[in-house]
Amino acid sequence: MPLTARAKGTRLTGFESDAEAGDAEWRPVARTRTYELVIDRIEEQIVSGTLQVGDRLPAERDLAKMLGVSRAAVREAFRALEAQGVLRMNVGTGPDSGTTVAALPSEALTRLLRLHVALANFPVADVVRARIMLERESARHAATRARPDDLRRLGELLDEMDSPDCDRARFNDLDAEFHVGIAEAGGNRLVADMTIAIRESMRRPLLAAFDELGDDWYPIAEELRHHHRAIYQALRDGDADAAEKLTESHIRASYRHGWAQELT
Amino acid sequence: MPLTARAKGTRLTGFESDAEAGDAEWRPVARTRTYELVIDRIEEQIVSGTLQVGDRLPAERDLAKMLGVSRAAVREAFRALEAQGVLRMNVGTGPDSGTTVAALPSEALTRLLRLHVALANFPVADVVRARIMLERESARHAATRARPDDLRRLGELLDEMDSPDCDRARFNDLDAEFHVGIAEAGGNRLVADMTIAIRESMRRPLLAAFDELGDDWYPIAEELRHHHRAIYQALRDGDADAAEKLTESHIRASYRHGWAQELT
DNA sequence: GACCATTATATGGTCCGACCACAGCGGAGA
DNA sequence: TCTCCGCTGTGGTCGGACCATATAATGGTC
Repeated sequence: MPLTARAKGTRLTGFESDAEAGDAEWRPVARTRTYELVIDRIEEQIVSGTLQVGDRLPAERDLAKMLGVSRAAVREAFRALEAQGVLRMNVGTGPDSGTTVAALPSEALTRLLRLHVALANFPVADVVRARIMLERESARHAATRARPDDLRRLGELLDEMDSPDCDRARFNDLDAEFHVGIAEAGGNRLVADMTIAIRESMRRPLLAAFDELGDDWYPIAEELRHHHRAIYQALRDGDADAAEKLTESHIRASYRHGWAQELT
Repeated sequence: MPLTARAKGTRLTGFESDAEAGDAEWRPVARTRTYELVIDRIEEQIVSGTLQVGDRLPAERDLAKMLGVSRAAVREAFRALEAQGVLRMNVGTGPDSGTTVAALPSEALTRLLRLHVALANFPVADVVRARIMLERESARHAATRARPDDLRRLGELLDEMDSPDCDRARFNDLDAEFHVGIAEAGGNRLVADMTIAIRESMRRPLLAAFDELGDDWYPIAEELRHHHRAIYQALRDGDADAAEKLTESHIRASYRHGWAQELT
């Protein structure tokens, strides 16, 4: 059954509600865009289980023909779903080729969150508070659940941050990795993903703040390094309370320079 | 300056990481697609502040000509951004027409997070822990920041839950509204959005669990109602510690029936 | 001059058909 | 047997055309 969105001059309005009298909502609205119908069909297949994670969708040309729409409409639908991390698109003819249902939307989540923070839709204070909340939780669990491998990796990061040829950008990256590492060691995938997303979203603003510090940066970096060491030690000791507390004060300190006036 | 993505045979690989020896990751990856470059250009404009929320982007045809790409490439970039809630597209010639930078990203964020939670198959225990973490934070802030309007609304929800003609589905909806209301009263938009997304993602599973309870549901609902009243009172009293504590125990209780074995 | 229907214009929405680049497969040749 | 090269199928890109819509400009009518 082709996706005949409209026949010559007519339009699907999606307006069937038996509107009662009075000041009825006279907005049929919901302009139906073909590519959205395509999205609906695909989502149907996914929620019904016909399409499982990893499965291949028909080729664009085939699907277009099957649904009775143009290839462009199918492509735009794919794009929208890909942007949400639902689909993965690859060229070629191998087993990995074609368009498949994706398994890990984590990346999409971080991309989206980063963009929104960049749009300044969230006050920095809110973001910082969210970070504190997330990472306190992660630190608490990491203190009891971190495996030797996790700790070793964290230690390496700290060593690299001590290196003299670690500039601000590198420091920023390593700091992000350190915090993400703790989140992942905490063992809660969902919390870790949110942590990553938020830390990543602050990557650029944080670096900009570092750059603005000028020579004041060096003592501050030294302070942050000490914080990291203390947190690291708490994790090794399995001291959840200390890890939690140190993490909070460390994050607050990170933002004190640059956003002092915006934080309570 | 046209968006020359590639020159005859060469390819941007985005592969710069100095991979150490051993089992190095030998995947150059990151094929550069034109529409992604278009996205980059748009994001540049946004983060640099040239494009503010509500601003209009050039018309598709114009932007395509300006960037030296086809209109289809521009459209696919727009689609991806629209799917993320960054852009809004309208036809016509009025002040609202054209493609503009969207103002309300919350919806897109919750959509994506919900999808993320639904598709990623997180362990219930992880989701519950995340919920507790988020709502403790919200409850704590709501206790001190909730306005009379917020409290009144919460009270109305509780009254409706007491109504005899409040079945399980309605109860589930009202419960979700109650928790979302607290999150919004907390005043942190980002935390509230995450709370909404997670609570929404558990809507169906929770309802299914309620239905499975049979007649055991009635005493449990009574218990949950009491919890709500207690939390509500703590908020009115401005008792942050109590609100936090009660919220945690309430959420744990909600999941105890149905997922008892999966929670520690 | 005020009002209303008509036309103009600009926008996104859709479609078609073609070609390109890439990845794998298989057959032809060494 | 092994290697290489072309075939095939996939997404990626392009240009152009037309449609549907929403506002603005125009003009006619009273």
